Amino acid sequence: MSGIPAKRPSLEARYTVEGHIWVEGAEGTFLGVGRVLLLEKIKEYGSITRAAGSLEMSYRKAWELVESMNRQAGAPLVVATTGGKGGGGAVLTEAGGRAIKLFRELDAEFRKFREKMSRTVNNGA
Amino acid sequence: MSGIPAKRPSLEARYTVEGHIWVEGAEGTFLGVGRVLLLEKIKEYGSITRAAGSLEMSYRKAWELVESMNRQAGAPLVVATTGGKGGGGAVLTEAGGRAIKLFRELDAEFRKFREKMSRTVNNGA
DNA sequence: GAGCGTAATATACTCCAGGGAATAACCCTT
DNA sequence: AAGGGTTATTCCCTGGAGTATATTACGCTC
Repeated sequence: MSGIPAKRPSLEARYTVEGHIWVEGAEGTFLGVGRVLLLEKIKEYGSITRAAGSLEMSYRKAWELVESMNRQAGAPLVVATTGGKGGGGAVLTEAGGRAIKLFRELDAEFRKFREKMSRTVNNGA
Repeated sequence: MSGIPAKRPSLEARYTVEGHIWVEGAEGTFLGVGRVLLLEKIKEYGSITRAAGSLEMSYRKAWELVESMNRQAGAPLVVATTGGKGGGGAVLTEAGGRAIKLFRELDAEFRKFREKMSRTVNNGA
């Protein structure tokens, strides 16, 4: 009869706890799901243009995100070269690789946290 | 030298882990910070209009949020009456009070989680 | 040095979520 | 029965975030 059950068998999970986390640096968001996905695609393609395309993101947006990350990290996560062989490109630095790993681990912990909280909600606090 | 330090003294916290959580029900978001704040204001003022005003939110938006919460909860969290003394009003039900308490507890846990993760990030995973 | 594909940057445009405004319904008070 | 303040609902419209478009710069290849 009650909207938020005090105690229930939890045969079915009525509610789930969802959420987002991100890492903030000096100028706001530093790492988030979108940014890390972009880093992964840059690593895969070696090009900001193609990475953006694969994520259905405008080049402009992708470039802004890369700039923001590079500014806030102690060392660049992505190094882009203009002109030259193939017209240029972008490579993920070692720091970039560590940034991906860090965020993925963080996100995995967050997932566990949410699952735990979801159980709490459905079983009644 | 590295953007994401592997190990650092953490004399200053360079990064903080931020985030949002919410409770999802059948039709998407059920409880979030904004919604719970609205519930608290409705309890305080006994009026959707004044609650919305105090949050600088349009009545339309507030009403939609209340509708959404009432639909998704087993029992209404807010009961509104039209016409009558004072033109009407809205009261928070007992289930509504429990919803506030539930989310506040959830959010407190989340805060602890973020603080822990922030320490992890700044000290190096 | 012409051509290529990319990075970098500025400008113009589109689209739609959100809010404002307007209206109706409601029912107690006087 | 008129008034008042609230809930409930529809319609219209704007702001601005994001995208598309356009332009320039770059440097290796051939």
